[in-house]
Amino acid sequence: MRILIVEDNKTLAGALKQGLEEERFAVDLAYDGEEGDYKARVNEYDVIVLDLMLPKVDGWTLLQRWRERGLTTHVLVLTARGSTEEKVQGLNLGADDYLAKPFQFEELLARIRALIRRKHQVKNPIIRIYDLEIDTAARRVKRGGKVIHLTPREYALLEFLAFHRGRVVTRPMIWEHLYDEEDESTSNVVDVYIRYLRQKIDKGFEPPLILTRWGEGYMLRGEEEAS
Amino acid sequence: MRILIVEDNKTLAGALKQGLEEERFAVDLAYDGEEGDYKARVNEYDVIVLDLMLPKVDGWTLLQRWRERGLTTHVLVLTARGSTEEKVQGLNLGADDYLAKPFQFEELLARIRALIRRKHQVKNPIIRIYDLEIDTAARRVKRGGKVIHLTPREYALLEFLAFHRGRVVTRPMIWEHLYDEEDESTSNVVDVYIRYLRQKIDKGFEPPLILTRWGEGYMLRGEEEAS
DNA sequence: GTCAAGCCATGCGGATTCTCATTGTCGAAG
DNA sequence: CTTCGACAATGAGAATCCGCATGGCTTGAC
Repeated sequence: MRILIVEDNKTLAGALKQGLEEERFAVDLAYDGEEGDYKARVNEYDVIVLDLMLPKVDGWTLLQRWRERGLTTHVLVLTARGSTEEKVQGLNLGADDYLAKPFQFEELLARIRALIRRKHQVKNPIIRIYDLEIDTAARRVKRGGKVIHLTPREYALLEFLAFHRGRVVTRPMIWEHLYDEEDESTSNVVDVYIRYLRQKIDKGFEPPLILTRWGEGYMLRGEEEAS
Repeated sequence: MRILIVEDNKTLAGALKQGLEEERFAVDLAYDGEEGDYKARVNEYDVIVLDLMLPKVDGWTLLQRWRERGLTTHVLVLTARGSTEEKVQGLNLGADDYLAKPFQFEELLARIRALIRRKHQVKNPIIRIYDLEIDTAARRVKRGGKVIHLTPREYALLEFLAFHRGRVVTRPMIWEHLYDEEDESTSNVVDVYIRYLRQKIDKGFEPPLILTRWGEGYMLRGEEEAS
């Protein structure tokens, strides 16, 4: 999942980036409105965290621009003051959620995850596919009732596939959502992680859930697929 | 827009109902968990406002039940205390938004509107032509109910024809769509792929769907075509 | 150090794509 | 109706691409 943080306080921004990266989000930073606008236009994010008080172009303007342009990415607004007026205005301008500073990192994390679930229209935090069970809240995975340990990267990949179950996801799509802009590679990491996932999730089970679409990408088995 | 408020404090519930009705919402009330569960099951709401502290069945349980049952209605959670933990838990259980008491009515209104604004229309990604079925999301093709495996090129060609069904597409059109480069090609790849497609899609079926327009190009059968 | 996670480079084999020569078909002119 | 040139369909093999597996290197946590 890829996140953009638009925040001029570099200390805070850096801390958030680090915290989120430990949770295996791919995080890009923008330190002012212009930069934020640019990055939001160029890349596709799952969530944008937006501070309202910004140099050059403020958050309200940014948000308004984005919505006018038809950007539908979920935006979580941060603001220093906690006045109801600001909240109301933010929500009416098209913010999807609101968080007052100071806040606990845990809460930001929970809200970001809630927005991501909302984006993918996953209402129930538990996704079931055949006998596979993904608890997106606890980040725990079971198959056939047995808990399977996944590394953060593996989990991130599986979750991404799960959010798109029944649809083909291309390697570039996966790449874009698992890695931030600094990474640029021609490697086959994605293939490698698919392999890791298969070993843990599909090996010894029927039917296989991770399907290869030759020349296109991968797909998590939907309702009724012929392999 | 129809809203359900599950809240045991009758004074507060009544005030909210009145306020929301002035804003032209249709509002139902439930004073305990059982009633709330019943109403949520029987009626279809656009938004449910859910207090966590409830008689009989508490809000968490309710929310969890709903999500397990596959209810996708947006839920806004109210809670008396503002502890981060409660917020986090609520959001992780599948709440779409959260509001701590006490709150300003204006803010509740803004959040309800924000939730309602999020109406994603899921457009049907499946194209049907006679007994041919193209699932553009899964990139899967069936004819007569049976899955047909197509290579990426074959699929791309079929999809292109399908998007122009009933209209003639020329070879140059196909060429430009399938290949980036401006090769002044003298090859007949397009013809070859038409052949591959016919073998997989038309062979053994009636009527043939891929038609040749002599001297012009090809066409996917529309509603009523003479071959 | 030790261990696990993350990442990269390489090679193989099968799937796919493309080329090309040949055969088949259309349709207008005579 | 026949003929002829242009266009379309076919078949097979060569060239290319792609997924997968594997082993090893790097990094960071403890």
